Order: sequence, then C-alpha cells, then structure tokens
Amino acid sequence: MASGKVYGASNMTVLLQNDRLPCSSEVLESLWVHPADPSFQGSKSMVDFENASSNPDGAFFERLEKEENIDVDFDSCFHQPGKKRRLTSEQVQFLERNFEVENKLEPERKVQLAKELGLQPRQVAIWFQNRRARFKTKQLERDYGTLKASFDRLKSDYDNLFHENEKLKQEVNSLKERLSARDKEKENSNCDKPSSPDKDQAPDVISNAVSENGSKVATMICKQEDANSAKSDVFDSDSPHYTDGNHSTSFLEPAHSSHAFEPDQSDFSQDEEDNLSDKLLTQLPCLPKAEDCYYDHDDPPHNSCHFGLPVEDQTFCFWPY
DNA sequence: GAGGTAGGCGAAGTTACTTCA
DNA sequence: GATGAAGTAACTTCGCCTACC
Repeated sequence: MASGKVYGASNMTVLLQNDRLPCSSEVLESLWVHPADPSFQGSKSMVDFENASSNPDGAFFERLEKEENIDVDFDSCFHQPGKKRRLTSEQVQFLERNFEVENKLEPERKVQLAKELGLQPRQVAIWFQNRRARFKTKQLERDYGTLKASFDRLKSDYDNLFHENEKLKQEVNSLKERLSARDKEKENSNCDKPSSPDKDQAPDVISNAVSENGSKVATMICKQEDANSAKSDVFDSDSPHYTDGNHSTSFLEPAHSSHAFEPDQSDFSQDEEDNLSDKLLTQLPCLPKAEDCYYDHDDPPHNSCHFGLPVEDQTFCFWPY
C-alpha cells in the first residue's frame, strides 16, 4: 500500500502514511475497496466508518481491537486536520466529468456525488472550489497569452512603420536639399540673366524627383494611412469597450485615442514639412488633393483602414488641406 | 416593514502534504 | 536518500445572500 492512499468515510477520512498512524495500516487496507474493484458500488466504495462507529455496541472497533490486538486511538486515527488525502484517479475523473457538466454545485448534487464517490459532501464542495480556482487560473493564463500575442503583433507593426517613417523622412530631407541647391543655382543664374526666368525649373526638379521617387511618395501617403490605422490599434484603457465583464474581445477593437503614437517631430519640424508639402502638392497633379484622401465618416471606402477616426485625430496627416 | 442574527456558499488566499524529477 | 518545485486537499477569512425572529 503506497503511502498517501485515500481512505474516505462518510464522516471521517483516514490517511495511511506508513508508520504515522497509531493503528494498523494493514487492517485499514483490508477494509478499503478500490472504486475500480468489481465490488465497488457507490458509497460502498469506502469503509462506512460512520455506520461502523454508530453501531450500538461498537462492534466494529471492538472487533478491530480484538483481531489486531491493538489499541485503536479513534481520534488520532480519524481526525487529523491538515493531512492530505489524495483522491483516486477514478474519483477525480468522475468529479471532472461532473465539473464539465456544471462547475457549480447544488446541495443535492453535492450529496449525490459524495454518496457515489464515498466522500464527505464537504470534500466534494472543496474539490469543486479548488477546481474552479484552478480553472480560473488557467483561463487567466490563456487570456494573458492571447493579449501578449496581440501586443507583440502590434508592437512589431509599429516598429516596422516607425522605421519606414524614418526612411521616408530621410528621403524628404534629401529632396529638400536638392531643391534648395537648385534654387540657389537658379538665383545665381538669375543674377547673370535677369530676363528669362524659367518658371518651370523648380517644378521640373520636383517632377524629376517625383519621377524618381514618385512611387515612394505615393507609398508615403499610403503608409501614413497605415500608421493611422496602426495607431488606432493600440490598447486604450480608457476605451469604453474595456469593461471587467467583457474584456475578452475588447482588446482587439480599435482604440480611438489620438495620443497613442505621437509623430516624432524632433528632427523635422511641421512647418518645414508643410512648406515642402505645399510645393510638392501644387506641382503634382497626379496626386489626389488632401481632402480627397479623407472620406465622409458615414461612407468610408472599402479599402480604408481609418477605423472611422475623425480627421482631427489623424496626427500623421502629412499636408494641410 | 425594518433591523439584527445565524447559517450557507463562493472567492481568494494560505497551509500542509504528496509526488516527481 | 535529499531536495526543490509543482500539484492539490483542506483550511481560513471575508463578503454576500437568505431565512428566521
């Protein structure tokens, strides 16, 4: 008999742990019937010590003392608070099946289960309490995993967009430098030839620049849109969608916060951006006007990824309109 | 009907023990 | 065999609800 085997009775449980018990383990071992045993029948699976002890003449324990020639210390045998009495795998499986059906325990069901398992109703209640606690812990772990995966995905998206944004800023700076160099060159030539101003010169520069980088500029516009949508994906604890009772889905919903991702303007002022953008836009008929980039909130384009953000919330707006 | 009390239950946290690597 | 970590039965405390007086 392995130590720690469970001996349950309707009014007491006994832990056999080698030499810890003052009464004979062999005696108790012989009294125990494993639930898998053919003789296992409901509450008969365990010794009914309550009935035994309630025997009018105390025959059970008298017999125990006689046959084993031992001094049965009832209290020390059966009232050992804090001693662990592992449930058998059959008992656990039975309880698990019942837990799947209903994780709460009505009094009648508790008594019924206790009867069928040969346990005390209190043991059944405690098992259900602990099982609910374990279930909750597992559920929290699952929720955490889901949230973390979502966070990692968003963070990865943000990092990609951030780096792309940095690259595009560098390209804009480079275009600016070329433009100012060309302007200077033009001024010098104007000094030499005051009549014959070439009004199309600057646009040509832009056009050339655009022809070289046109696809990238267009990409820039789209990416700004993406940035806005990515921004709106960030968790917002103030979001009305987040409630204790319904947090399982809200974390995937867009948060309408305008300050989650602030554009980095440390190395490229908004005024500079605006000026350049004005120049670019006035010379780029191929690009849509800014107002055309935004849509009526009630009728967003199908391919849009704005999540219905109001225009004023779109902090990545690249040019004035 | 309002207020006090006892009992039951569940959640959360803890303790003590078992099992296993 | 000793040991630490993980699992778990049982306990404690607290809050809430209900029945009863």
